[in-house]
Amino acid sequence: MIRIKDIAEICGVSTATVSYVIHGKTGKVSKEVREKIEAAISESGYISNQSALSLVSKSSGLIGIAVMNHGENKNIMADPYFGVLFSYLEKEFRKNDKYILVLLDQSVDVIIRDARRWNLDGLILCNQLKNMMIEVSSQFLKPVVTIDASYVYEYDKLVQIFIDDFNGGYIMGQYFLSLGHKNVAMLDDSDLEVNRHRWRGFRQAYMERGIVLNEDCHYIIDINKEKFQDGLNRVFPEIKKHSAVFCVSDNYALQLINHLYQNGMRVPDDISVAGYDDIAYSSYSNPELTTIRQNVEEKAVIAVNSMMRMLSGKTVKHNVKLPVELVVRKSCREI
Amino acid sequence: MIRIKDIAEICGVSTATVSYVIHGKTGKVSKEVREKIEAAISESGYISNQSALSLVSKSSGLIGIAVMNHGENKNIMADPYFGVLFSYLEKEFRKNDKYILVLLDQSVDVIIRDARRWNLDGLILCNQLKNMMIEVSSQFLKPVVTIDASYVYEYDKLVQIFIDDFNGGYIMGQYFLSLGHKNVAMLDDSDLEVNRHRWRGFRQAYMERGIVLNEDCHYIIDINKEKFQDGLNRVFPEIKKHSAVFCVSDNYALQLINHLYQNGMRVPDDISVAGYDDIAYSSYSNPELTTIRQNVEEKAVIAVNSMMRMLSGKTVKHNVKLPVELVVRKSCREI
DNA sequence: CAGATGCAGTTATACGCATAACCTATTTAC
DNA sequence: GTAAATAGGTTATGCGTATAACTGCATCTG
Repeated sequence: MIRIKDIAEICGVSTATVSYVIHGKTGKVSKEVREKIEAAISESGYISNQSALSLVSKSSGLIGIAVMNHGENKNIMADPYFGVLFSYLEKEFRKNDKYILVLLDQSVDVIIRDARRWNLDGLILCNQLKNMMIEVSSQFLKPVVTIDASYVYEYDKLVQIFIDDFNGGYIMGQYFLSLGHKNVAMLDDSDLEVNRHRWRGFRQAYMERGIVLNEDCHYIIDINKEKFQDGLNRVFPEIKKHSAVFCVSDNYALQLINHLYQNGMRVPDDISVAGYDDIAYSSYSNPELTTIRQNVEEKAVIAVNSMMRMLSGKTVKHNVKLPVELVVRKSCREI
Repeated sequence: MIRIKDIAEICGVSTATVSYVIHGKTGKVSKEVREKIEAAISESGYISNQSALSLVSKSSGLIGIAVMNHGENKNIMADPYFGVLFSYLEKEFRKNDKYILVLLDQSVDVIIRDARRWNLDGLILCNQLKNMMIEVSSQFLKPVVTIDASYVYEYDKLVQIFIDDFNGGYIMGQYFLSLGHKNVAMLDDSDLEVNRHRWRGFRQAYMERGIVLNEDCHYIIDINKEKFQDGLNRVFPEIKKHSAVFCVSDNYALQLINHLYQNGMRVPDDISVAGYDDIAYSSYSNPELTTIRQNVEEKAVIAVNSMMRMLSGKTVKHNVKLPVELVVRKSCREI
């Protein structure tokens, strides 16, 4: 390991001078000395020790990304959405010279402990419930960005980024209506707020046409209590009676389609199915899946920029709602 | 932030005494003082500062996980395999009190710089080419574990974990033969060594039955040079002439199936297709995909254990070949 | 020409922690 | 009864870095 001290010795100056050069403190170092030091730095391949830097500067350069798993039997990281989100976050943070510390499926206490231990500069919360979000941000006291949460909670170091889920549900409802579907259902899972918005938007579209969708056609499989497949078996006899089913994720839509095929029903011939997320696979599933698309890269860019602005004390927009888009493919038909 | 100094003041002892208690140095502290300090620690929620610890102990507690993207147009993290691998690695490392630093798609130079900067204790290399593996381990000089690489390269701080890809190809070949397929093809992508093994094993199975598969039926889409979809369009007129196609990943198999459907061919009625990986989606795709399964959790457990053994100076097995299993579903038929 | 200012550095200190070296009082060994 | 060992601490030092405070000298100001 090469230290500032080594560079200083090579150049015959003090360590302070080297440090000033590294941090571009102008007016402290003469041109000749500066150039000599710069040459020594690049020649030796010196790179600063982040631990020392972090000790002295009170900033670790590390951002924690906490992802919560809801439901024991589900590994959320198997969902391509998170892998893609991760990769964009890493890419954008790297541009800002920040690194990512991964915190998967941990309690508030553990997240806070890890945050202190590593002196995290900020925290990104994905897929967290409302109370976790509030507890974490009120204990952490540094910038927090939540992704896919849209709770009413105002805090100056909190940015909530979410997609327009109400509208996602709403345009899917309108699309179903445009195909003539009146007897529709929604397949939902846990009680995440984002899911509720999709359901409300979906219902709203029908409401505007004078059709009231009550909770009878809102099938909820609580994946905290049962495996998705078991839940699907349970609700299947009822859900298959509808002419179109809006699923809260592509993943569930694809599983539902498979289940329908196994029971001799065809999609979209016998029943129409739509998803939500537009994961890569949906564009080449059979049938190709009609779904709601969001721009994951944009989401990550905004998350990172919001974080960086908060870190440098700038003002931020505390609630960012991102647009959503209907992607019509082949899993729904007109009746 | 609570420091050792604070605990020391609360208990009226020196910081050294507190440090000894924390590290369980027996025989240095009396029972009463120890208990007093332990109480103060748990009551105050003290947690050690990792930067300071890392400075003084020369061990950061951080393991780098580097994943390489091959092919500009492909985001490898969209493959559920990596998300799942990540989650298991994080889980196992956490048991050993190690944390993960994510390094996506970086060059050898950047990986080495980051490794020095963060004083990484070890490095996990996923999806890396042979020269990267060699360069990184020869420059890093600390423990390295490669996943999915099986190159002949001996180094005492290198563990290579890979699945028995030759056998994976071989049992798929035997399965195709058992269904009566003689006119078969393999759909492959880049020139990763793991893929070559699959092809060799596949060919070997046919060889043993006196059938020589030459490179004509080995379709390679070099995703470093073209998009997969473009490549698929290019090879499609030829590949569809075979009665069964073995694809190097589930992802490609599913895309091929979609392409076949779009061209009016049915799977497995008109052509049989098999994949490799057994990603979650393959169990509910239409048709459900016949594939080769590997145990990702086992792989992660072995990777982490190997790393931990190397870190504590114990001996390790430098090459670990994991078994592979044929999963018969519905995308292949007898002819 | 005295004092102020600017330049180009150095010295000293602090960040939080681990640990070697040291100290003192008591116990043990023979 | 004296030397040696042990128990139970404390003090001092260093890890790599940033930066405030200082120093010595040259130049400018009026």
